Amino acid sequence: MEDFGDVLVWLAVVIQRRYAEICGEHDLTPAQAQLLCSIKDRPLRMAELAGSLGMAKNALSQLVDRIERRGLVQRDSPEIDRRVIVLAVTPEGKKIAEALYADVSRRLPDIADNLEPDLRQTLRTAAVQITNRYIPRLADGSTGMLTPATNAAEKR
Amino acid sequence: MEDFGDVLVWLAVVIQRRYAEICGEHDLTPAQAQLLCSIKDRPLRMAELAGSLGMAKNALSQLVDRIERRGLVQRDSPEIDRRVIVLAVTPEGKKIAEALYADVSRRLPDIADNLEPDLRQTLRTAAVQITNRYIPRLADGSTGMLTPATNAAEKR
DNA sequence: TATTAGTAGTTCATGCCGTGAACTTCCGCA
DNA sequence: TGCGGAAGTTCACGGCATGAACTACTAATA
Repeated sequence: MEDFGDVLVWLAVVIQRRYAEICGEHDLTPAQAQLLCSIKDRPLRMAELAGSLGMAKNALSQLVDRIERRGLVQRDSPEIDRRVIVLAVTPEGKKIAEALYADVSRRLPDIADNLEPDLRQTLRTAAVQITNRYIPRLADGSTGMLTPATNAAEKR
Repeated sequence: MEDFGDVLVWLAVVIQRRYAEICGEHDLTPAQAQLLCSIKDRPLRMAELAGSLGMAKNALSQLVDRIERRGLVQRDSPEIDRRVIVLAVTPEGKKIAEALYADVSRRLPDIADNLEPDLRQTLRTAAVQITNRYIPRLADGSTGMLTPATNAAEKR
């Protein structure tokens, strides 16, 4: 008779705890880890990144400050428009991002270890459908335009 | 071809965002909300609560400070052992906790709205199994003893 | 009984994270 | 030329978590 809403919250807690644990082993906080993984394969502008991570621009700016201070990330300003900042990983940052991502891939699904294989598979499907709906995904060859709809961080 | 680990993390993000949103409407942060709901039906000692929420005692102490300052919660010390603090909701706190809980129950599952009914049901089952494994649940007539195993906050 | 060890909880300093408000710099346009 | 808006930043503030040191109390020991 567990309530669905309640159990979803606790599920999120379990996932976040394990994620934070793995991030910690790579000396990263969850927020830093998500930022790093978001740009590990392609640089992004601050505004894109903010939309993609669902955070305000100013919060992102400060998050980038902290990661840049550690040399994992690099701000760059294109000639064409000097207002924008394009954020890219440094070689060091890329190494860490990839190690972390691989670790998350390998070890985070452990939480579903004791589930029946098909239950596990269905969980995966459900998770994919939900995230596809709520998380704005950048296509690989993205132009940088985000679909503003379905973004959880809209203002009222 | 979404990676399972990755998609689980984003699922957690979706859930937490929605949860934070609902909590915000009741003027609570997620941490405050979880604390309040943990004791809305039965008082708990600080140490139990810390174990139940998976946080350190000192963090809990400060969290309680903030909620107590708002009059939602009350510290009490039993005669039998003056060291322990039993935490209970005030009438006001209980009212808020119940309104919040009902709201979470009703509106958080919205994130799974567009799933097929049986997929939705399976998600529920999977979530229940995972949380049962990783979240130490206090039985209703609990003696206060937590099973120390499977607690994510153990020390090495 | 007096000492000691351990338990329950708190306090403090520090750092990360997010918010709202005000700000700078720069582009585009009239 | 000058103005509106876009992209980022800065600041002050509060919530949250951690490690280390601390108080108050109980329980075990001698």
